[in-house]
Amino acid sequence: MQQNSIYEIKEFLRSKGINPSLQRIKIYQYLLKNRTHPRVEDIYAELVNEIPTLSKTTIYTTLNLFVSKGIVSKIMIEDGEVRYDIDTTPHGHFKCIKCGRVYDIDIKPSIFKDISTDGHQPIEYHFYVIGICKECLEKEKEEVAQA
Amino acid sequence: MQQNSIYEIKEFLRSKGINPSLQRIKIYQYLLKNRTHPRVEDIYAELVNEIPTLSKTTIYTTLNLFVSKGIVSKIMIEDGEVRYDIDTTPHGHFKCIKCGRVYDIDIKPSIFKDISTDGHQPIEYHFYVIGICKECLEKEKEEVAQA
DNA sequence: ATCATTGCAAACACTTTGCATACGC
DNA sequence: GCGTATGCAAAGTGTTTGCAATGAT
Repeated sequence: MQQNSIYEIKEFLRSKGINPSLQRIKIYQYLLKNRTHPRVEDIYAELVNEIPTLSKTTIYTTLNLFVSKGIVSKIMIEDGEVRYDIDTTPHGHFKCIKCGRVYDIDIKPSIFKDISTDGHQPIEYHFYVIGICKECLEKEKEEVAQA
Repeated sequence: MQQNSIYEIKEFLRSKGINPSLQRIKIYQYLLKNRTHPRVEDIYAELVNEIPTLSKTTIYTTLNLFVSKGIVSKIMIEDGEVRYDIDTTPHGHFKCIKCGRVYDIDIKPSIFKDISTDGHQPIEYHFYVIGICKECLEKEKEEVAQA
């Protein structure tokens, strides 16, 4: 899916067995455009402007539907903060403790092979890092320079 | 801390600046003995037998204290299920989707070095795998054999 | 007597459920 | 017109907070 026209989203959802209602299309479109691992809160805040009757219930049920169909993944990093990611390919996340943003990080698939799961059968690998992001590091440097 | 006598736990907590109350000692001791990444629920169910007046509030506040002192770590794998781990050294976890148990898995420190965090400054690395554990795989085999 | 810890009850935040309404084919 | 999706309100869950009672020194 390179372009993200409403038409393409409709077709895509249909191909996954999902009835493309307005709300579902808009939520999917939001995830395509905002690859920032948004929370339900974020999606609601933005879309309620376009669809004033939108309820969080619909966002919850829609995201659960997308996850169950395998087109979106649910990510949990910390504090019971649930985020959604339209990129379902194996990759890691970096969460900044200063600004709270979550970035994608590349993980070479070979790394997963190097990890012994001790006789257990792996299905999904999850990896994330907590730290301070590039932008926040820059800001800190500037502040020090100014002082 | 090889042996886990009450005396040693007391000394240990004191050394970390934690006043060793009965509840705190028992909770710490529980974590030492049950290296199964228990939830608040599990700790409560067990300890309420020994301390009938014990409340979950105390478990929550105690665990938060332990985490803030760096002697226990909080792990979140899925579903907003919060677990506590007395092993604060870097390692990964394996969660079985059949039985729900969480196992420790070794992670070679070199793996962390191989991961590019894309210019962000890493502080903590977290790694977990979802799958089916050894025991559940065995059980499945037996069931097939019997059929 | 003082200060910290405990534990009940209430508050909270997030998510799901029940159900009546509205929508689309 | 029928089956599905929506969205309100209520219920449910896990955790924290306010505060009075208790405990330790």
